[in-house]
Amino acid sequence: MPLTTRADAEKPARKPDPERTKQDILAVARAEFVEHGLSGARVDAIAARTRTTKRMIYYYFGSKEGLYLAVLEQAYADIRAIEQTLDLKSLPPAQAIRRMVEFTFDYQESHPDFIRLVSIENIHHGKHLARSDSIRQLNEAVIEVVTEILDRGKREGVFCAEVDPVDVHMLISAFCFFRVSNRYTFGLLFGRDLSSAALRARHKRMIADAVIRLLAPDPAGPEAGPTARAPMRRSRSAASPGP
Amino acid sequence: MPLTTRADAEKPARKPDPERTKQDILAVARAEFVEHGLSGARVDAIAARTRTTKRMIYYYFGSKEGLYLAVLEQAYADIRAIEQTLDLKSLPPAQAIRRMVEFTFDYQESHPDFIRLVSIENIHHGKHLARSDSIRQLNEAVIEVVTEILDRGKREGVFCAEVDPVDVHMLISAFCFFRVSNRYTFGLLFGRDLSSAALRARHKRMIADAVIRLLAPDPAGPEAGPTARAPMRRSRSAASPGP
DNA sequence: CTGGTAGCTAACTCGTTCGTCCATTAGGAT
DNA sequence: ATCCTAATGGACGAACGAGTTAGCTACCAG
Repeated sequence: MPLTTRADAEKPARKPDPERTKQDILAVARAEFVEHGLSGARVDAIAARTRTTKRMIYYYFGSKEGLYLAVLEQAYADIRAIEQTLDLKSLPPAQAIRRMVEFTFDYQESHPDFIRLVSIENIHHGKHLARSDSIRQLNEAVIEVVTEILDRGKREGVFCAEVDPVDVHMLISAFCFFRVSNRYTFGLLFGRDLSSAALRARHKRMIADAVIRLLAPDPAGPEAGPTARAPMRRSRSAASPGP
Repeated sequence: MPLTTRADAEKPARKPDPERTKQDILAVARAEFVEHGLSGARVDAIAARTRTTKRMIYYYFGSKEGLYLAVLEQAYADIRAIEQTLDLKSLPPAQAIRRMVEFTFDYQESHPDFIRLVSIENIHHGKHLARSDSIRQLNEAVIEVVTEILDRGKREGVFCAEVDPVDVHMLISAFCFFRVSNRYTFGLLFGRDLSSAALRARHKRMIADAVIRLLAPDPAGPEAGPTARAPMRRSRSAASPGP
């Protein structure tokens, strides 16, 4: 029967290959979850695009949620693997920060699947992530890097001492993440194509500038000039209006 | 017939009241969609929590997606209504920006439902928003406000001239949005309670500071000191290195 | 060569879920 | 009054979708 062309491979894919099967399922499942969300994804649809059957999904992953969790964990594992490749300790603080921002920006930009999975997980209140023990150390790595750069900057007097590393990471992540996660609604509402190369470059510069300027030590008031901003300088200076 | 207590109200709720019915359905539906997403929401569950029946949902909204769209449109309409109440033209530019950031921050913070609906809509590629004609003018209002403040700041020499209003709005929105949309995963991964009052206040200050500092005119290089960042200053300001 | 087990397939079940059918009530116009 | 239409209710159906049951295939140990 020439239809099935059984002889085209020595071992006509009939050989049991659990790892390959699992990875195959995971890849297809990720695409499906990313496309339709957790509730919107259909196990049958996943199975159909796999070279195996639905039964195998339950054989290896137990349930739809188990499969989803596996996809999520793999996505987080991937990010950790790549994030380690950056050497920032040899750069002067401001440049290191800029480099880090640019790396984050580029990574998020080129991994929309990851962004969408995180969005989906937040829709579900992060309850799967909460139950996963395999995730929860990679973040420490990022924060350590930021902390090191910030400390160095403070020692050298080029950064101010008041900013928290996690907050800085959040400022960076928020912008990069938002650009991808909200590209549809934001693009529609403001008539902009967020995937255009020009905008991408401009935004990357902007967020890097913003972070670096935020970290810079208050140079006797950067814009304190004629704007009467004196009493609200930065941080809680203007606050405590109390008794 | 005391069972139905017809007389307890002049118009004993038996009167056809389409507007009330619609609003009732919308309120319940919003809660359900926000909680479970578009695909995860169940029409029967919505109907059950309404004082009417599933039939009415289809009578007024045609389909599950029609109902979802109505919810989305109402959410956007609400935001527009509130956003107009802010008078920023009377404040000096830097203060106006700060006020705007703080307003955005507080609004997003206190309207997590809206944030979630937007997230959900982005999961679905913004296709419902794209088909809606009732949404798409409110954004202009926000941008006009930003533009006005920026222009004023430039004229007074307290803002630099290189930043795009939409980009500024995006920087602000991104941070405020992210804080709410990603509170679960971010909170988990970094062990922080993003709903704590202390963090909220600090973050609000930070994003306002970041925006104001970004807008400030380059004060002969804020952090240009020993960091050898000269050639990448900001944007193309130091630029025009070409012929 | 034989038996055991991990990897695998196809067909099936049963609860769920979107959407609809038909009948009914209420209010306003004639 | 009476007829017409908007508003409503409850039950029904057809399809779908997660998970399962029963059994088959291929490698490997003895």
